[in-house]
Amino acid sequence: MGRAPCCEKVGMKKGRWTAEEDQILTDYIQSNGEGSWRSLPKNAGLKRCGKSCRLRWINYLRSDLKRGNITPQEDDLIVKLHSTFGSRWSIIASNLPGRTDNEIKNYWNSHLSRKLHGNFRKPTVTDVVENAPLPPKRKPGRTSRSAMKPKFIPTSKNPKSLIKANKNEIVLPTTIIEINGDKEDALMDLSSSSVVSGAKEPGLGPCGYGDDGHCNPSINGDLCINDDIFDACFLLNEPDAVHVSSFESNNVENSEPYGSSSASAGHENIESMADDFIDWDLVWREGETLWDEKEDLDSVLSWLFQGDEKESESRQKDSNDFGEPLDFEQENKMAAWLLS
DNA sequence: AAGTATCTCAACCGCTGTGCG
DNA sequence: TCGCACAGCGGTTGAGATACT
Repeated sequence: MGRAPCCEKVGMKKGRWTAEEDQILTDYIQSNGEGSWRSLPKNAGLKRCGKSCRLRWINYLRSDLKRGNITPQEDDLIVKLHSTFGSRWSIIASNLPGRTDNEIKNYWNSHLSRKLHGNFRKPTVTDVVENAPLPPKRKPGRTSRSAMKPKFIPTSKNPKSLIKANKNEIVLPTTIIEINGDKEDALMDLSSSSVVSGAKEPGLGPCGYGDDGHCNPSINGDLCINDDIFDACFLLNEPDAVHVSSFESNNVENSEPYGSSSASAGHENIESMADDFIDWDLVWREGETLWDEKEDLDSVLSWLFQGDEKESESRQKDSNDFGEPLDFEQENKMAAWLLS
């Protein structure tokens, strides 16, 4: 039996929305709130699919939307974000207040992609991206962070064995990446970064699993790596330089990368991993209450693009798991490496 | 002025993960 | 454990607007 359509197609209106329909939808949502999109058209008296109502509201009718042209600052930010996150329009949009993913996607397709393909521009990160092997494409569908509440986590003894996570626990698998064969530098660069480790909260940052399978920074110095930053690693023009050593920190040399179908002792080439496709959204699992996606992403962005001096100062006082001061010169090198 | 090409962007489509019975 | 409904995502379409010949 095939799946039922999202709404009854017969009798449903399609195409442009009229001002009257907009008013009906706006009035209904202001009275009843968002949600229950499937039943909304019937309750509101609209001959529209629930999906269509949702899209119309989110992309056009919401009061917090910013109208007008994309500013040069926004333009610049979109380019930078796209170079890091690719076509993850919802992530990009979340950092442009008042802009929707659809709007940004359209803007990119109609303005920026063409602009960046012209002959007059300076080389950008996009050049690097285009010359590099394609990163594994994000699978379509609903995979937003907020929707990806952690449900199960691997145990330390067996990563394939899953136990249920508590709501307020930080749950991060461990991945080590090796850059140009220099694991130590890579670890230092990445683990010292709040971008990668999300070290704004106690318990985040260089970490490992305790016997209970939960993140425990005291166990070892391995790092937690943001999947999006890892995605960015795929965008390098020297993909062979990046290797994944391990998923499970307790047995670095002999365990296999998370999501890889083939067991691999030691290093796994990034390109073969791309063939297997690893959904890094799933690799990155966060606790519900301690982790603030927006806040963390803001941290990522300030670090990558603006250089948040205040945060940098506060982190200057930080130290790694071994009590050594963090090396921010190397962190800056990492930023330059990602953006160059 | 008319015909054609190109561009823009609102809306649609198909797919997938989550939640729940 | 399974199957369904729902929500949300990225990709694509196509009507209307604008530019060009």
